[in-house]
Amino acid sequence: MRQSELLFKTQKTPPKDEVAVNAQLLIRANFVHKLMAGVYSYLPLGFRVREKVMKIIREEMNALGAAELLMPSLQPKSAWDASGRWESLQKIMYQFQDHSGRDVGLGVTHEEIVALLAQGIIDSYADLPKYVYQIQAKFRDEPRAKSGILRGREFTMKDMYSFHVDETSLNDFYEESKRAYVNVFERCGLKAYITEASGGDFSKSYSHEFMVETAAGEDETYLCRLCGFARNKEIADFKKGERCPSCTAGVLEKVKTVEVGNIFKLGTKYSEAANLNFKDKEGNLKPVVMGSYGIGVERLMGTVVEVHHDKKGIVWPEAVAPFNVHLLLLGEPNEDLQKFADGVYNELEKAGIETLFDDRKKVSAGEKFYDADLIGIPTRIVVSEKTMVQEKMEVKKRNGEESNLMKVKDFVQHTKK
RNA sequence: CGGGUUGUAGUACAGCGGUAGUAUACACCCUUGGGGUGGGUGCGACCCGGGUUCAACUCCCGGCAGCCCGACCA
Repeated sequence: MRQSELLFKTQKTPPKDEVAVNAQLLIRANFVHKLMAGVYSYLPLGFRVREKVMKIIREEMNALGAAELLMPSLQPKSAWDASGRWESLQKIMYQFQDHSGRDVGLGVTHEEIVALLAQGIIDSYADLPKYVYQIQAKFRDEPRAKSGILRGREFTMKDMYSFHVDETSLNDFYEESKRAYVNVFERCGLKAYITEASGGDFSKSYSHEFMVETAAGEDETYLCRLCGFARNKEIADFKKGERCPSCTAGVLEKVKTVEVGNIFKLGTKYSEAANLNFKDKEGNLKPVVMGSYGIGVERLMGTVVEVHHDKKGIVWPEAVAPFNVHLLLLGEPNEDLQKFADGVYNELEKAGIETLFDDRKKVSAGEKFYDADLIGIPTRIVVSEKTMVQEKMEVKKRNGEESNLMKVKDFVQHTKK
């Protein structure tokens, strides 16, 4: 993509009322635009990152055997009556009346809705297990939206739901989902620790949270770096410096973390409420056993920024970067140089290397360098009069110091390996 | 929802009871051309409502909004 065609303008100074690093950098670098507290537009660069994150999530969920679907955000109160959560979620759910006075709300989560729809489909043990997921906007009237895109009022969530004949089946899938989740976070460049947590409003039994260590986190977690044992401060009362109860060799630290994912064993709470039953082999009617599994897409994206940045800007991990290569054309190009740069751009694109081409006119070299560092695309390529005379280009990693002169063909070949 | 804090141009800051200024961004001209080149000209703003006052962006009261701390967090 040509930068001159992008809806794009970086800011030198961060907005004064944003303290969160993710918000400062994402706004300055023109990835997002804030409409109100906790509600953001995703501009072309941010949109691409969000798409990359969702692609990774999709691949991992699909690998689990889950099928993607889409449920509505707009929901009638009646769908929530059986579970009783219309009342218990009143403070956090946007609830209002439509023109005819009917109570409707915007979805905060979809256990009720998915149970209702499965109720019409799942009849027999032979229909189980089943796993479905969606990636969809959720609305929560957060009492305090904060930390940039880490805690929004409108945000995108991947929520997956599993249906089983019994606890054993649920437990098996639950463990598989843990691995899939860790994969997702790892592919996004994050090390996630799995912690036990309370089930909250969801279920009586416990749940697990996926925690990423960063100073921007709003949770506190006891962590053993030796074996990876982690426990949410909510449910554990350790002391700093205490021995790890898991490996007994490490020492517990209390660290700030962001919860990037959360999985729950729901049991039969929602299936019973929705009359979601199945016939077992003996013909007995039994409630379906359920699990639910969530990842906050924008929160994940914001956490990546919190973890991967330096003084100059964002340093995107390759897998979630908006582009693979940032191609800078320096100087006011004459016809030859323009042709040379266009050629490089076309070759990169042809090779399937996603390239942002800074072809802006009347923008100084320094400004392009600063912008490139701020935006944080992993590989920077410079072409100018200097490099053209050798028919080469200058390649530098965002997270590295040295740069190499090479020909496009060599770069393409090297990259494809 | 409690506590704190801030609302002035797209962004960041200054300022004053009487004509609102700087930087940056933006437009134009000249200059420069590998780490935000320098200069000139121009465009652009006092959150809303009430009160006090001859006069309010400024003082007072009330809203609203942003941010931070806490509570909350499916």
